[in-house]
Amino acid sequence: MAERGKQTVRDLRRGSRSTLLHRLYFEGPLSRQELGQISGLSGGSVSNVVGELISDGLVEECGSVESDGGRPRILLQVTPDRAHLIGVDVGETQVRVALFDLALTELAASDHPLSDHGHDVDHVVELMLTGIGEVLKQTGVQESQVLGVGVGVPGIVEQGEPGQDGLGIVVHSQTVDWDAVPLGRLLRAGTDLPLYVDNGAKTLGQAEMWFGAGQGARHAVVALFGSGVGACVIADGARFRGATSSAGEWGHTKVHVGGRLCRCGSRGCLEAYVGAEALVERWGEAPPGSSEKEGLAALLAAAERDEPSAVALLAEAAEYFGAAIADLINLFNPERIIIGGWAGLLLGPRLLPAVRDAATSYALRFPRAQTSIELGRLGPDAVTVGAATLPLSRFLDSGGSIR
Amino acid sequence: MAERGKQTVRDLRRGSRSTLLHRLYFEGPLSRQELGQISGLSGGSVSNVVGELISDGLVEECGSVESDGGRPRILLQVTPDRAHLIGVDVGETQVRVALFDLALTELAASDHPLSDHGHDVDHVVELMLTGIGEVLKQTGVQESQVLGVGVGVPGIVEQGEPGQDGLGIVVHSQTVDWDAVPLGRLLRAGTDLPLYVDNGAKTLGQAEMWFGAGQGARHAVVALFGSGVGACVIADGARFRGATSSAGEWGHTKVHVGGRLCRCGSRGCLEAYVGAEALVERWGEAPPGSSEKEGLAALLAAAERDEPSAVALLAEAAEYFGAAIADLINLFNPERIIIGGWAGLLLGPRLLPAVRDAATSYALRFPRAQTSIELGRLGPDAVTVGAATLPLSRFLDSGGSIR
DNA sequence: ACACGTTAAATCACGGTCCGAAGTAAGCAT
DNA sequence: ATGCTTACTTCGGACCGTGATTTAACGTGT
Repeated sequence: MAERGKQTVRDLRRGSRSTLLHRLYFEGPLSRQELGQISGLSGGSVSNVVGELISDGLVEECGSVESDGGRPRILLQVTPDRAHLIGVDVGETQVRVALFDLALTELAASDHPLSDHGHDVDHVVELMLTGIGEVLKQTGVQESQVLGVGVGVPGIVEQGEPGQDGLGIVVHSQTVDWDAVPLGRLLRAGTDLPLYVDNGAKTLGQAEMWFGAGQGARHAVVALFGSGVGACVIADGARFRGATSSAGEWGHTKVHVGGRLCRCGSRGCLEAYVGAEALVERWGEAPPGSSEKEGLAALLAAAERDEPSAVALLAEAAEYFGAAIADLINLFNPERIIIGGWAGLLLGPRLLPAVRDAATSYALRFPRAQTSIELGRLGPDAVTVGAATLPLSRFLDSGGSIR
Repeated sequence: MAERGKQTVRDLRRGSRSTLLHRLYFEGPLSRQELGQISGLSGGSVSNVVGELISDGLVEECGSVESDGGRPRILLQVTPDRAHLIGVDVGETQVRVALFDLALTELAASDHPLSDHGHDVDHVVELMLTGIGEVLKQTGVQESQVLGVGVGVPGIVEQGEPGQDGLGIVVHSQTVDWDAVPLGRLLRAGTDLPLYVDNGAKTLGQAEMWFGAGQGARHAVVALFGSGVGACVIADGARFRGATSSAGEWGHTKVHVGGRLCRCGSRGCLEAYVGAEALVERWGEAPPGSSEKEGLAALLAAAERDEPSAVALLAEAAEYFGAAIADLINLFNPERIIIGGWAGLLLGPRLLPAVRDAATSYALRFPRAQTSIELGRLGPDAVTVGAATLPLSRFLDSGGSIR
């Protein structure tokens, strides 16, 4: 029942441009020759399309590779500074805005710390807008040269109707107390740039897929383990969104019906067993006044010193985490599971073997055998990169349309 | 990163044929006019493509609708007897083979009971092949008029490499003790018909989506509640398969880490709390020697008589079932959850309100609000129809290629 | 220096697609 | 019979990708 819409003959060209752009972007400089091989397009079409891309300024020649007795191949690449991207990370403690070129090299950034419980919506929006202004000013990039602004926020993002320029974007977040915040409308009042908003965990997952441990996988789940727990599901190379793009809310999956009380108000959520906040609280021996990160680091240190309470707590967390990962394996059948997030990267080296074992014992044999469980390779800073990935993805998919 | 492959201009035509065929198939008789409206194709193209389909015998005119003062519209439909389909259900107690026309009207069927623990592979394959022979003989349909054989089996189905005619299909099933059974190869030895194999629960889900409670939904999960528990996930109109098509194995999701022992050997699986087998066993008051269905019916009757142990057991099952459905809602964000399977249909009317309440209290507010939870409308016999749906789906997607 | 073989890229005729406008068919009303 | 309305068909035009052919840009051997 997969209904493609109407397709005219021009869509073919859009498709060809898109494939070639994708290949050039991800598989580095390539010659027209190689491009033809891997894309399946005939040499003639490659020449033709590449010519178009070059005259649009989207692709440029960059050196050549010598051959033994033939015309050398001319290498092509996506012009890095043909356009720019802005990524915004609305985190727990700060708003971070960064400007990238097409190759996702960071050209400028602007950080604005957020005071405790300072997630007043208007304030956050203001910080985002001034941040955008700052990075543009710092680099001298024109607004017209920016493909769009990608934003990673905590909570669930409702995308609204497509085609109305992001105006319908609404954010729901129980943790920072945003209830049906019309972020699209609020941002639109301050900028004309195209807007793309998604959950921060999902943008981090996207980054991990494109540039981290997920490279090459078509089906994967990025499990994000921080203060809370989330997941980003990639199915067949694209993020799995569900009906209203809130798919992948893993943290409040039940691992123990009727069990521990979670901050979401329900009982037995995964997050209540393995989230950093829950772990530090349950341990109860973190230095008073320390931050969550410091607390978790202290817990880890205690476990390394073989203090029984810490060891037991982490062992239990690994058990639950592994069991919940087994659920992901059974339900999504991915080829790879990637554990990311700051807490995941901190505890990962110690917990990974136990997590793998637990997953093996709880998951069905066959899908488990198809899945590898690995640590992420990107730190939490990658949220901005991941956010910038949203407009970039649109750019590549559309075959390189500048706005 | 959605890479479409090479596309030539002829693929456009294939696409157009496919859309028109889909529309005609699912939205009943339509005129060329309406076809143009809903498909977005121009009138000219519709005429052109329909003409082609008619001369291929795939579509036929069927009456006309009068108008007030204009040329009447000629209605079109997919020719029902242009081709045929075979569906096979390898169930717990029998092998059922049925032959359908394109409209999925059952023209003949053949049932072969399976003795207890009679899932010897060679025997089952033999029954399938003789069944196929029987329905063909009964109806006088030629092999060349059969688009393919769809088979629903218990367990996980590995599809193998595409394009090698189903030869790579391998089935893994812990319940009937099939370990890496090369079903594709075994069947291929006895027939030349194109083969399509999938898990029986998934084919039932497919049937429910096309002709049952799932009609019109693009994102749904069909939860199948029988002796065990399974699920079929539909994302954007197509079955979600995962890397090796084993996605949706919901029954062994953990609802209570370290809890009850499940027949799969692990602990705390959903199936151990709500599967019919587990329920009857835990109740312990079923008439001795009764079948699982009789036992469950007795349990239900006892609860209707307000016997405390039965009432409590069913209430607990509803709680766990609802919690597990909440997980599905959080993870897949469907617009609809459909509860099917024989046990689901039996207990559904009594349990549904409690299940809905439990799902509401365990799921996140936002995605829960987007989801309705309903009972399936198709009995377990629909497995054969669902199986026949597999070659049919291929037929429609390919734009009507007869083999 | 110069012709030759080799490989990469550009060019072009061809078959094919969809679209949109103009033309034709088939009813109803007067 | 004449006009009017609506459904369908036909046909020119703008494109597209393919695959063969031509042109460009190298090494090499003489």
